[in-house]
Amino acid sequence: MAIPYNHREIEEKWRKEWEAHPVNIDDGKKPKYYCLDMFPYPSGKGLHVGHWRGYVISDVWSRYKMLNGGHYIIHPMGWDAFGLPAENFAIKMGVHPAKSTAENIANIKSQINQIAALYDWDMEVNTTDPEFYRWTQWIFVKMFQEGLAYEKEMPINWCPSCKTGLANEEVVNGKCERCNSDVTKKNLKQWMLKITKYADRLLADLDKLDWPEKVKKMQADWIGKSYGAEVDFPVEGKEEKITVYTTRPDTLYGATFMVLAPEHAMAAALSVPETKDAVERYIYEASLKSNVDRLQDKEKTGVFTGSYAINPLNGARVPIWLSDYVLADYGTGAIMCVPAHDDRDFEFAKKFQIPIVQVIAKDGKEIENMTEAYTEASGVMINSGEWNGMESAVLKKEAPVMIEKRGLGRKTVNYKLRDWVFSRQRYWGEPIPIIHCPKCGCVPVPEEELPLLLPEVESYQPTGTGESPLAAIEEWVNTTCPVCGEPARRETNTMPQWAGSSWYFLRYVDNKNDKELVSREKADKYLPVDMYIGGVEHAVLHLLYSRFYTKFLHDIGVIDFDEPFVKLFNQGMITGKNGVKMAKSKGNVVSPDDLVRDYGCDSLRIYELFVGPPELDSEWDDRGIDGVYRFLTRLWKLVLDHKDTQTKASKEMLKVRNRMIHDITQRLENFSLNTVISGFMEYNNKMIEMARTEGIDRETLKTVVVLLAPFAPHISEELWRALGEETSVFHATWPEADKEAMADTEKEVAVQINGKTRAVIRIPADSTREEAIAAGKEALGNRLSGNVVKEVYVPGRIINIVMK
RNA sequence: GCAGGAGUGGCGGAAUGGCAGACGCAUCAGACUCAAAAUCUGACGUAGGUGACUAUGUGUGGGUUCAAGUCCCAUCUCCUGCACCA
Repeated sequence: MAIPYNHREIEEKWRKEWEAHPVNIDDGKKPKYYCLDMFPYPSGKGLHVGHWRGYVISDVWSRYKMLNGGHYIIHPMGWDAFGLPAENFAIKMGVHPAKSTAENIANIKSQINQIAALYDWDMEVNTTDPEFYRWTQWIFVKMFQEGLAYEKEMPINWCPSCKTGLANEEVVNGKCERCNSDVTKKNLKQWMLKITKYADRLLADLDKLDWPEKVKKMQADWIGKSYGAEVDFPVEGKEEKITVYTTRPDTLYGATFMVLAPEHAMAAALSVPETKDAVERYIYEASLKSNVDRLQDKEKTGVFTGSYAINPLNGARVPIWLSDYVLADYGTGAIMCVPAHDDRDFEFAKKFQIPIVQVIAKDGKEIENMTEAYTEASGVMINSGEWNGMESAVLKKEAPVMIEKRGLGRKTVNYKLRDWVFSRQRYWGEPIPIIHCPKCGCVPVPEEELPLLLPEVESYQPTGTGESPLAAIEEWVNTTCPVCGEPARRETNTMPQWAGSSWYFLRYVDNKNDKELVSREKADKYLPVDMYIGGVEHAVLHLLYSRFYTKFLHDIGVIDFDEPFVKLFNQGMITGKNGVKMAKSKGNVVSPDDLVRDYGCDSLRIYELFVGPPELDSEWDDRGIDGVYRFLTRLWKLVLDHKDTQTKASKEMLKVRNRMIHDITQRLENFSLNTVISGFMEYNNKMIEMARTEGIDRETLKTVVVLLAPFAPHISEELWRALGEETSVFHATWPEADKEAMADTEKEVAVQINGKTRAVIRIPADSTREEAIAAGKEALGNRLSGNVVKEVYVPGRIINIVMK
């Protein structure tokens, strides 16, 4: 009788052994494989079972790559430690964020170590470490020098609760991504990053990424490329022209009015004495509205300016209106309105009784009593002068060129992507390394003076005025200009949390380099990331920013690749009962600590995968872990009871062994990790059954132990040694399935009449169609009455006799 | 509104167009035990039958096919993303 499975003892034993003799070693000859987790924010709350799942998935994949292919695995971990929670904690408790962050890191690190992943802590990085953010600042300086970082005063998204400006990507449905407060607009002088310069490459290069289609599509939609034309409309009685952007230049003849955003530079100037008050009031009221108000307005509002523009194509006089359904920062902030062929224009025209002119025939004719806009670009042009009779779909493409030729406008491409608002009016972030000199303008802090350290402050409280708490430290703010030496002032805003996470993955492989961000030699050897694993919530934030940073660093020669993450996997969330997100406030947080103590790390690792498909959300239910524990116990007993067996593998056993190799490997390659586990259970049951009847051989036992090693490293290592091996199971080679040994000599075939199974027979695997059908008919016996219309034989699976 | 994904036992979930419900949880019965736990064996969609079995069954309604959870059309529900981008 074998000794019982004592998970605590063996897990502790092997953990010590692996620490003393690491199994993942770079000998300079092995191929590298870089498997990365999205690094965590070191929150005070610690890890729950949902965090675990992502880390287990990446570790299983890493260990699999180590065994299958003999890779040296780069599997680092670090801390995304700037950000609001630590700062808010500082405000409340008066503890410096660096201190609380350090404590949280220590705590989470010990929790992460319970996973027994391959993390190489020598590579650890921390975004708040001056030796790290020195390079975050260095990248900013380079961007400034390349003209990609610029200062601009404009109305930006402002979170009144966080008291800071936000990037577009951080505003979700008009609310702050972090605290869910309604976002307002505030006019502020901001540092901006010209991510739009990369819009085209960010879009086009999505094609070369092995990423979930969903994420690629989200990024493509976010970049939002559209093709169209700008058309210049002269304004009656004025010198200036108003330029509109349209994707439907084919409908130019149908433009019966024009609408400008209330923030348009010419908006106020277009009023006439009779409309002056109303126009000014509308502009003022629009400025007070939050994004949410704007989005929630069900009915369109607007005001007529009193001025008219001239349709450059047909000379028609079109009234100019102001309305907040036109966005100031997309296109030109002004649109031509074709109510017959655009839903929004139609609604507006109906409300304000503006004429509607149809220019595309629907089903060959003009619509009487139009009740909704006809928005398809298909049909023949009507009421369109020289364009009459053309196909609108064709004209849509040709019109921009025609307009450009006639000097009325130009062909253009537009993007929804906006430049990245990069200033934050908060304390706990990287200081932006810029000095404002009255004479020389904006001057970057010289490279040799980086890092520009974040100074101590007395109050972390955000000021709410649009300045960060740093502005209050006179002795820090006042400095001298590095160019002319005259008195100058430091930039007091800090960077957003995304700054460090946009490039941290490069630093891991050379984290102690004090000369460069990363040496070219190490970058060439270890980068880019082969597999990136994390939640889908960063689809357009972190993942877009990282691609932008990588392309920039590529362009200035730091690295020679321009996409950071070759392959991406998004794991689903683990939720509490009924799909409710795990949160302290909901009281449904499941901590891994107790489960590890009671069932062991190996059991929890396996159960994390067994709860459901890794890419989908799964509800956590503690009870299921018993099944996993039983499985490991049964396997434990099987191996130890037969470790000294002299049995030779039967043909049947060879079949089982090779099929197990094949199934487990294939499911693993498909990332179907939940069915890998059910596969292990299935084969385990089969092996136990066979061990009882005919005995089991050592080679089969060794095979299952190697296959299980990436999932349950401790028990696998223990059983591996029990089977007489001297070196670690992680130095073994992943077995390969022998296709011939897998083959059946006999097949079980269902015999059906009209698609309903009436018998099951066993026939030789090499039976011909005729032999099989004959055997099937025999099995059916006297059920087989009536006219046989058709006989279907699917080799090795089905015989179907169709009768009338 | 637009786009994408999903709907299968009491539950989590399996099924290259080929015997639906693998694997696990829970439940029930049996063995072992003085007893319980653990372990082992078995049953476990629904309806009917003592029974081998029969019928029925993958959100709903149609269709294609010898054969549909899987493909096509329509429809309902839920989830995710985007949302006045002209």
